[in-house]
Amino acid sequence: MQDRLIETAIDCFGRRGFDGASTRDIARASGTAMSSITYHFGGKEGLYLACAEHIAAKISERHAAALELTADASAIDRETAIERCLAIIDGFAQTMLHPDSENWARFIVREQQAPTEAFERLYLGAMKNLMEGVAALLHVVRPALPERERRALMMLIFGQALVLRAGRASVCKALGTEELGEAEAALLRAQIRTNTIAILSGGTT
Amino acid sequence: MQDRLIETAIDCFGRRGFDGASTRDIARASGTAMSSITYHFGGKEGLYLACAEHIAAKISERHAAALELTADASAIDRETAIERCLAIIDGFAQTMLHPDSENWARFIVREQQAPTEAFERLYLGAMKNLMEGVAALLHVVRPALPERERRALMMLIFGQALVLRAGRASVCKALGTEELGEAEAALLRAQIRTNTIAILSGGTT
DNA sequence: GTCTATACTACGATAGAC
DNA sequence: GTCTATCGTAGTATAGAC
Repeated sequence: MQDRLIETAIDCFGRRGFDGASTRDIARASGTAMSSITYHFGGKEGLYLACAEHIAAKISERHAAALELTADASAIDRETAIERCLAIIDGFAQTMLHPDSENWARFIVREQQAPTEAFERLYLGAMKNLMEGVAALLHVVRPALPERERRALMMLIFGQALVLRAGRASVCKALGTEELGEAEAALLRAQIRTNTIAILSGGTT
Repeated sequence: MQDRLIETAIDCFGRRGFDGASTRDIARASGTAMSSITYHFGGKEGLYLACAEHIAAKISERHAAALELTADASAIDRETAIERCLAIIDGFAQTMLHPDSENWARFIVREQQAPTEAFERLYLGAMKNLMEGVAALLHVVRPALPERERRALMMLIFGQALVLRAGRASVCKALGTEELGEAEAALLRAQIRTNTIAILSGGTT
């Protein structure tokens, strides 16, 4: 029942936010009583944190393959490093485009707006490793760029994929579509790849 | 008192979201009675929509100069069009970085996650003109690129600036800082400019 | 136009039966 | 481990005084 509650809660919290979602709704949708939440998680906040950890685990799982691409960064050449960066960014973009990711992606975007303890768990459990891995890859791609500039560069590249979720409504307006389907997804992913190549292939200095 | 309520409400809604903010709090912080909200706006939702329109007006004002840059797009050369795009993106990035923009930026990001009537008003009142203007500029920069690809390209460029607000917590983690101060802002804006030049200077075909 | 008082609903937490 | 019942609090809305 704990798992069932967490699954339902991620959906509710993702849709309506922490305050918008009610424990009664979550319990009802899970087919149990509200007091189960108190019993299993100690309360609404405990359930929320459990959701954050569950999401972190899911992301880690999904990005396990990507994470392997960041191993031995110092032992590969520039071409390979660029190719791996492109693969990781594309994976991230796919996640941002995937309907299944909608609820927990919204969960994370909300947390970024007003970080709580939950963000810390998301960061440590899922994001930190990936970000540090990409930073190491970029060190190979742009060895002469100062560390801070390189990290800024990294976040801006991620921003291209993030906008697909965080700015979804605007992206749809721009493309003149109601939602991002297969065709739009392919187009956006290809464009991200093109842009990222342009950004990374630039100054080798 | 209407203005006072709207100012306070934008702050509250930005911080805690629609459900998280309470009309009692908003009224108290505005130094008036809760029933004033009903009187002036018909209820919580009416106040929320009034906030959206107020924000749209503020943005329009702030981006008025940028909008002028998009005029006569068909009559300028490629170099000029690129320069204007860079100026507009930089202005947008500054907005995303500016502390004053924090609350209404959060307001908008929230709306994008789960668009309501308020997003429609924000889009029509503030975003549409700017986006269409930039699209026209990009038509000069990349005349051979298909329309849909060009619009995708535009949103991805905006994504670089959006991440500064929507992914703020992660950007801070990546840069190893608690908040984005003057130094970080300058660094990020410069990097966005560099990246955008790389993206736009690419295929002239 | 603004405030007070109040009605009604829904929330989260908790105690106790099973 | 799960449910029912209930408490106190806080939410929006509304009627009516000033």
